[in-house]
Amino acid sequence: MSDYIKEKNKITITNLEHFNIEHILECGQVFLFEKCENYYEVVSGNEYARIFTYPEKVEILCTNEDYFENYFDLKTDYSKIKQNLSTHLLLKQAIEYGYGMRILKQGKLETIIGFIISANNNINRIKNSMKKLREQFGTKTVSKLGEYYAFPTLDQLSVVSTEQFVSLGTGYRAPHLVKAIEQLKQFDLEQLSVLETANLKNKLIKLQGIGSKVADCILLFSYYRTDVVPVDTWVEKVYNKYFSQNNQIKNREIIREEFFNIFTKLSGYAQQYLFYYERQFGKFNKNDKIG
DNA sequence: AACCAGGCTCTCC
DNA sequence: GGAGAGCATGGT
Repeated sequence: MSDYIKEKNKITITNLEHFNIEHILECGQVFLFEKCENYYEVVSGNEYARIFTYPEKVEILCTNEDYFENYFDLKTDYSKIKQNLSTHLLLKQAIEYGYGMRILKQGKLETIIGFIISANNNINRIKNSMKKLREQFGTKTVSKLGEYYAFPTLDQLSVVSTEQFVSLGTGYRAPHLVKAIEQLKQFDLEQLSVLETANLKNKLIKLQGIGSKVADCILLFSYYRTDVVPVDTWVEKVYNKYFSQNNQIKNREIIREEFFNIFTKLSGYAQQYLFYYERQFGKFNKNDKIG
């Protein structure tokens, strides 16, 4: 377990080795956050947190300390995960770069909506759309930390029209969102977590706008299936650059299987370190193959 | 000005 | 059931 102290509306993390809020939030797994002058702001469901980083500690001031203990997955010990993955040279580098990254346990609904919007999109635009969605349709909430807009509930989302989704900048995904929200009324997202991963993925894929890759993101980032490997353009680049022997593989299902064969139960973590690393340094060293 | 972004749906074979 | 075009939008 990580070293942390939980108090009313506050979590203090004393070991910064496995908790770096910039790497956690900026690594591409979450869209409902914002960098402010001296802290990061996070919304999940109707909960809210501000994360302050000091030289010797991190303080999470929040509406609900139990919620964010789970959200940041503080009970999981990352030293063994990092140690295990670091036997691979490329992973060792990626982990050194993204130190303190953690896979989050995000709210199901916000993760589904966020990753439907993510299709063929970029992270800044996704974040903007999600922020507008929150501010226009979420409940304005007053807390001791200040005012914030919660992420809309399913009921609140179900009144959003296609045109309104377009105005949030979601483009051609707008009708998919409206349809998926309608379909979600027949889903019990919490109850689905009892399903085995393959069955759960089959359920998610039935929703409009969710294909294999988006389903994998939902599995990894909100259902905590940390063996799942979402393969997007960046992970595809990583595979063809460092793992493929000679031929370039375009079939993402094959790439997914190959990564799983290498990293097995830790594939989700490995994928996330590599994604973050490649987005940062991908422009360099096209011929820098490893293993 | 083409090309890209955490891809998906729909059509056609 | 597998490949390919088309898809909104803003940044580079």
